[in-house]
This record gives sequence, structure tokens and C-alpha cells, in this order.
Amino acid sequence: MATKVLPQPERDEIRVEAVLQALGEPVRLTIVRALADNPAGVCCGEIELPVTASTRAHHLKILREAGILSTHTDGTRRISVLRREDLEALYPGLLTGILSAKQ
Amino acid sequence: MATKVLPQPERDEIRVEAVLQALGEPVRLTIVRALADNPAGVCCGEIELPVTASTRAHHLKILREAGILSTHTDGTRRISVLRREDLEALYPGLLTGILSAKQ
DNA sequence: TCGGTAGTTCGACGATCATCGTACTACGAA
DNA sequence: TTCGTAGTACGATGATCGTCGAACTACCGA
Repeated sequence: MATKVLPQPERDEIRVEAVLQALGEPVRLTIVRALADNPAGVCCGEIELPVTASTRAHHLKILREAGILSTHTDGTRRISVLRREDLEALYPGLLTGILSAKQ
Repeated sequence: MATKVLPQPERDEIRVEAVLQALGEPVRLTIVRALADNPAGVCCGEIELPVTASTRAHHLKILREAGILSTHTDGTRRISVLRREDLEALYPGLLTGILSAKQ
């Protein structure tokens, strides 16, 4: 039950370039969309992706280090949640704009 | 005076991945910010950038092909304008969010 | 017509990146 | 404790990307 939170940048440490660069990759964008659809958080493995587990972990790390998502442990599972509040505070409208894209 | 418009994607041809990937580069983000400050358009060479002319042309091409800016000729000059309306229609709030970043 | 100016195109090069397989850690169940 | 599951870390590899200089095109003024 949400025992530990993996290292992530504070709100004031988040940089736009890192956020945009992280979002500019199809697989990562898919992950972000999946998280947006599940406000309660999603277990990494539950998102269907055309890559192996190690690549998946790689992308999740990039998203976490960019400040886009937060990950906490739950047994052997890792639950990821979109950092909506932080992103909205820093770049109001950005997430909404991206998620409103046709596909 | 504004004789020709360089090839660019129609609004419905613009893809989010391309837009985000284009914006996720420091030099290109600088260009976009400069264009946002000058709604009337900016001549490429007027933006101060830490790169050579050829690299500058390269970045402008990527931004144009992503659908972020529009370029028309004016004699030997090329005037670039941010495609605010198109971007706002496709991804409402995205530009505002990005431009509101501290730096 | 002849520069000169503004910008693009074309390789080329080095750096970064996405991907993978393998090995590893951490946890829960039997 | 032993096994299976969930996920990470570590190279390695091939592809993409940012950068540059040099050569080229287009336009304007003298």
C-alpha cells in the first residue's frame, strides 16, 4: 500500500524542455494518455505497449525524471500517477491541449 | 511583399508528436518564444541564436513542417509567423501553457 | 550586369536516443 | 526457504538528431 515514492523532481525543478522532449515520443505519449484516463494511477505493466519491459521501464523513468508522473511502490507493483496539479500550475493548459488531440 | 508562402501542413495534417518533438529542443523553443513576442512575424536572421545560419534554417524547417510556424518570402527575407490559430484550435491551451513557463 | 545580402541544401561528423537481451533486486505465496 | 512475478539496471547496437562548413539559389541595388 503505497509504501515508497520513487525519486522525482520538485515542482520548481521541472523544466519545460525536459517535459516537451519527454512528451515528444509516441510510446511515452501513449503512457501519458493512459495515465490521464486513470486518475487513480496505473500499474506499469497494465499499459499495452509495443515494447519490451526494459524499454517500458526506460520510458517511465524519463517521464518521472521530467516531472510528468509520480511512481510509488505497492508490493512488487509500481503505481504511476500523472502529476496533473504540478503541470497545471507550471504550464496551465498544456496537458489539456495535448490530451485534446484527435489521436 | 509577401509573395510566396513556403510549403506547410494543413491544419488537419498537424500531428501532436511532431509538434511536441519540435518544441522539445532549446533552440527551437527560443524561436517560438521570439515569434510569440512578435505577432506580426519575425525575420529569421533577427532572432539571436547560438548557432550558424544553416542550423537556424534547419530548425525553422522542422518548426514549419511540424505546423508550428508559417513562412512567407519578402524579397530575400523570409518572414516567420506563429500559427497561433491553428495550434489553439487543435490543442487549446498548449501554447499558452508553454509560453507561461518561467523561462 | 555585377556584387552583396539572405537564406537553403547537401553531405559529414559526433552525440544522443530508443530498443533489446541479460542479469539483477524486491516482494509475496506456498 | 524456495519459487514465481514485477520491475529495474546495465551494456550494446542501430537509428535519429543537432551541428557545421561549403556550395548553391534568389533577390535587390548600384
